[in-house]
Parts: sequence; structure tokens; C-alpha cells
Amino acid sequence: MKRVDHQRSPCPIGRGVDTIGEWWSLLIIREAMLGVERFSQFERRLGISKNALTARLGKLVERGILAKEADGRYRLTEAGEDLFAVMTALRQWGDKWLFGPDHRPLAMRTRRGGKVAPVIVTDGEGHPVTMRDIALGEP
Amino acid sequence: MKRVDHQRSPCPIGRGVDTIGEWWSLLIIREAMLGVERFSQFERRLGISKNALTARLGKLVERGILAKEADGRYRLTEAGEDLFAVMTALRQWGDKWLFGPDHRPLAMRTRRGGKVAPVIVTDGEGHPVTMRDIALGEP
DNA sequence: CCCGATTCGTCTCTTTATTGAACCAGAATG
DNA sequence: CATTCTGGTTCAATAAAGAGACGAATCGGG
Repeated sequence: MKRVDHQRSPCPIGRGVDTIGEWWSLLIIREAMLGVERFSQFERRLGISKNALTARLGKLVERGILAKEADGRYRLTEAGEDLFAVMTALRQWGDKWLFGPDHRPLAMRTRRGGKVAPVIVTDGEGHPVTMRDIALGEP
Repeated sequence: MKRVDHQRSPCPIGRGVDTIGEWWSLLIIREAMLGVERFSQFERRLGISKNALTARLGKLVERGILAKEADGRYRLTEAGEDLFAVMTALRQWGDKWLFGPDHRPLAMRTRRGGKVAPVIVTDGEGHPVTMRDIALGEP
């Protein structure tokens, strides 16, 4: 059967899916961003089988999203931490579209008490850009 | 075996993964954002099997990301279009971390010629927020 | 030193997902 | 009428993911 491989795709989204697109990967990264570091913590909090967790953690380490410390802790690498914008955009999208009308999203705040603003795409001058404004390709 | 179901997860990321987290879903959405509308176009451009494509399109329609028009065309719904920020964040992340050092990302420009700025997370005042600045929970 | 708990896996077996190919029906084209 | 295009469905084979049992290593008491 051999699943299609997107790792060498010329498209960053193809490669992204190949890297973090597996079922548990984003949830593992979510937990890691919340401070989870140990195999057994991931296991308990996610309800994932050891088998699957071993495979996912291994791949994320191999791909440079997580690093495994000498004492066994898993820690986000710089690339892993840099997924914060992706995770936040997804979180906000899910809060907006995947719950009922009276859903109150879990408040996400900075340590100094500020709100987190909606993640938006803008052009160089800060004006919002939507899907319809895009023209792909060279200028 | 029974794959774990995140559709009723209290977490928007869990629900998000359940909705668009399958192997082909993000790639289908990417194509849809580029203007692809027809079954056979998706099939050719993605190299996906008809079988899998039928299943993915069906689920995306069922979940309200795509709508199927009377003439057979698939079109992004408002929720689907709203994934633009997620897709853009992922695209930028992939461009940054998943290619070699001399990778030149595909230029993404607005119709009026402006660049698309990096997607970042900010607080209410526009200051950047990183993963480390976050405190989850009620204020 | 021995007991038990905890951690972090591996092994086996079962269930699912994906593929590829064949087939099919309706619409458009020649 | 025959052919091609579109948009699928069905089926068998196979790769991958999952659950749960098992196991080695470590650690802290007693």
C-alpha cells in the first residue's frame, strides 16, 4: 500500500502535514506547550496507547520538533516552540467553528494579564488579508 | 482498536484535529484555497486515490468545511475560508523549518502586490506573545 | 538486600485506513 | 451511435495505528 510521502514535497504545507500531521502529533505538541515533559504524563493526559505515543514522540524527535533530554524529559525545540502561531490560530478557529453557540473559550492570557488577540494574516502595512486577496507566484 | 474520538473534546485543538487532522484534509483545503473545485482536479493534483478522496471530501462536507454545489463543484464554506490564518501560519512555519538553508519560499502576495506579513500572536496592544508568555485559565 | 511503585518502553495481535484497479452510470462530445 | 469525461462505488491486498500484556531499569523505603 505504502502511504504517499510528502516529506520531499515542494510545498511547505505538504511537508508540514508530513511532519506534524499525524493524529496525535498536534495534541502532543499542545501538551508540551502546556508544560508536559514526561512519557507517562502524555500517556495519562491524552489517553494514548504507549505504542502510539512511543512512535509519535520518536518521530517528533527525529523531525526536530521535540528534543529528548538526558533525564528522559521531552522538550520543545525552537522549531517546536515556533508552532505556537499555528496552534493558536487553530485553537481560535476551533473555538469559533467547532462548538455550540454558547461556548466560552478557555481564556488565554499573557502572564501580565493581557488578552491574546485573534491571529490574523496581514500585509506589510498591517491591513488584513483574506484568502481572496491572495495571488500566488512571483510578483 | 477503535480510534479515539476527539470530536467532543473540550479542547478546540482536539476538535480541530478531529475535523481537519486527517492525512489529506489540509492538502485538499490548500487546493481548494488555490481555486480547485472539481473531484478530478483534486485527484490529479494530489495523486490521491479516488477512494480516499471520496471519503475526505465527504467528511469535509459533513463537517461544514466544504460545500458541494448542485453542479458538483466543491467550494469552501465560510468556516473553510476562515482556515486561511491556520494555513498561512503552517505555510510560513514549513518554509522556515522544513527546507534547506537556500530555500526561497513561494512568494505570497496580495492582488495589489503587497507582501504577506509573518503571522504572529499578539496581545491586545499588538505586542508579540510567545509560548512562554502564556498562562492558561481564567484571569 | 528485597519489595513495590514508577517510568519508558517493546511485543503481539487486532482493527482501520489507504491504495490501486476494475467497474459503472450519466452527461457531453464527435 | 460510440467515445470520452466526470464522479464516483466496490473489492482485495497491505501498511499503519491501536489496545493491552509484558518487561527492563530505576528509585525509595524498610
